[in-house]
Amino acid sequence: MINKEIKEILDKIVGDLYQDIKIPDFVVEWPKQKDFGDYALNVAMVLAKELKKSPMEIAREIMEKIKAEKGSEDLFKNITIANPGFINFEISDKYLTENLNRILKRKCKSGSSEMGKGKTVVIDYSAPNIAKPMHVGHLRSTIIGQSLYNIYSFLGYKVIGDNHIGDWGTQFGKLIYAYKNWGDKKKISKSPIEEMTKLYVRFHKESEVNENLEELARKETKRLQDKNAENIKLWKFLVKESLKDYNKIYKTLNVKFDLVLGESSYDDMLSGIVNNGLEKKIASKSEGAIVINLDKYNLSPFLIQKTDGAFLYTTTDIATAKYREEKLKADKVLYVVANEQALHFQKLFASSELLGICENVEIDHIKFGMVLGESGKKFSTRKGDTVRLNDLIRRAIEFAGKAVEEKNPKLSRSEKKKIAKTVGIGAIKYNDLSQNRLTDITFDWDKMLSFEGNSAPYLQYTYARINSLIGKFKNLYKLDRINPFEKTNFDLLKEKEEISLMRHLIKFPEAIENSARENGPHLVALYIYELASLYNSYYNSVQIVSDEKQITKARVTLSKSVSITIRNGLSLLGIDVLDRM
RNA sequence: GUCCUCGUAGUUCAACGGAUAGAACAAGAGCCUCCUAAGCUCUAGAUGUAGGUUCGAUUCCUGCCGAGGACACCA
Repeated sequence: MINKEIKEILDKIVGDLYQDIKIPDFVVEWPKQKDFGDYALNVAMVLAKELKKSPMEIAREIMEKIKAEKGSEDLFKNITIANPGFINFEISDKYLTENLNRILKRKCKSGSSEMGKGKTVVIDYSAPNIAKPMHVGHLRSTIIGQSLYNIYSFLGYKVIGDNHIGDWGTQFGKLIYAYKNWGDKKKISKSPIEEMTKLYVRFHKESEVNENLEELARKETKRLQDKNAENIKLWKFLVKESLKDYNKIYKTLNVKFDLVLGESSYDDMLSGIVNNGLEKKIASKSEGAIVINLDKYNLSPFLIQKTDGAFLYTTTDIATAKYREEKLKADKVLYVVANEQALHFQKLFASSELLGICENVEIDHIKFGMVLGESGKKFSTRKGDTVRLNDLIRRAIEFAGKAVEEKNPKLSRSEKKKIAKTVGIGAIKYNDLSQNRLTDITFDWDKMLSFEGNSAPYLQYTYARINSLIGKFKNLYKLDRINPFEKTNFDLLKEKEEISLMRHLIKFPEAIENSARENGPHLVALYIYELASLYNSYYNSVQIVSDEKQITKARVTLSKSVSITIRNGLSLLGIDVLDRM
């Protein structure tokens, strides 16, 4: 990547130039204003104090030195200095056109790297609770997780996607109790989650008048954890049926997992975890329960075993961390879980550290804000005021269907259907992935279903436009059988919009890497949006397909490399492109 | 009460401690006899508040104000 090449050169030059002092960290950054160049360097200002010289003077020294460096002309077209001490670089035309060739050659792989080769990252995402419908809140974890999965894979990591489903715990006691009393097997098989939700809601309603219910449910939970045959059988049934429903959603959203290791998978490890903690004197008894004291971290204790002997999700999470370290050989574990659980993860990570689990593993809570109801308050499953994921998806596809009907009524029915699905789902995903703010999102139908401006359909539309241009070009010059992009003379690209596009294209690999570093898919989204935006301006101001063959060819080929980049970027977000829309 | 996250145009969001704080939507003015108008061009509009650190703060630290969330036997 070019920013790294620049940094390397600079490290050397600055090191040679100022041998007497310790060089502080400095960065090669993207200037805010494009007029300043492609890359900017702040080193002169950082050094100014130490060297007791003016930043501009230092910048000048460094600039001269870079210009004198051999090979620098291949890389830079222009190097300038600007107040208060920036050194700005403009990348050479040679590099820009070489990059176009690289994109065309690498196609689907353009932008990928081997950065993470040999490293394993486990990503924990989605993790719905069995028997509860997935609502808009689950969407964030699911698609952010999937996108990080794609991004890390693209960077050469071995990625293991794990759906840590909530298939163990007290909600099963309630559900089992409800099922035994009011359940109907057939109904459940027919629409699993819906029926289970009804049971769950009924349980809560009745427990308001009947105080014993909670206690009875606790007993069912305990019986399940003690491996009572009837309860185990029931539990397996409920889990299996729930997964049927979830898998439909995953399929629609094109979300995949390598493992679906729910909480129950770690059951055998739990007593070992607690005993080990007690032996190491890290865990201790407190008010009849067993806790890990976290005073050292200024945190309240981590409760890992209840007074009645039952384990909790805290215990399971410790076991899971251990499993991921020992069995999955993770170098990095990412928990894509809502911000609400921040405290839990703080305590989990602290406890793991005390227990010597994941000592050499980078563990990170990838938190995100909640999706709030239109009232601005938290959605409540119990009150049933959430927006179900299913409904959201259905409405988005319907809405997109109407848009296609309006804009392109002549297409075949099946193509319209496909477009509606791709656009609708793309819009939902992009709406979420294009923002990484930890702020809570207030759910808004209009925004979710916006197909204009900074949205997935905008990007898909740009892709479709380019595709259409390529068709037109091939048609006009009868290029059916040959590769229309070979041996293109890029020197013909002289328009300022063309140069801007080329300058932007070199930064794609960096955008992906930044995105992984920040665990923020929105950086990829932002990048491709800017690219598409530049392209649409270009499209509007320059005639791309014309009767001058060589220029047309150069322009179409440039367009092609833009479309490859948009496609690859969208694919990292888990969004598909369309040839026509 | 303690802790976590967040306060940026009317709204939804951007901005590794850098240069003139960017977009989109909404508002207003234009652009289809011309490659897909799901598009393009132009106009107007913002860093909650008071300090501190720094050559430089939307960004880091502290206080205050405001929003949301989590706090021991649920997950």
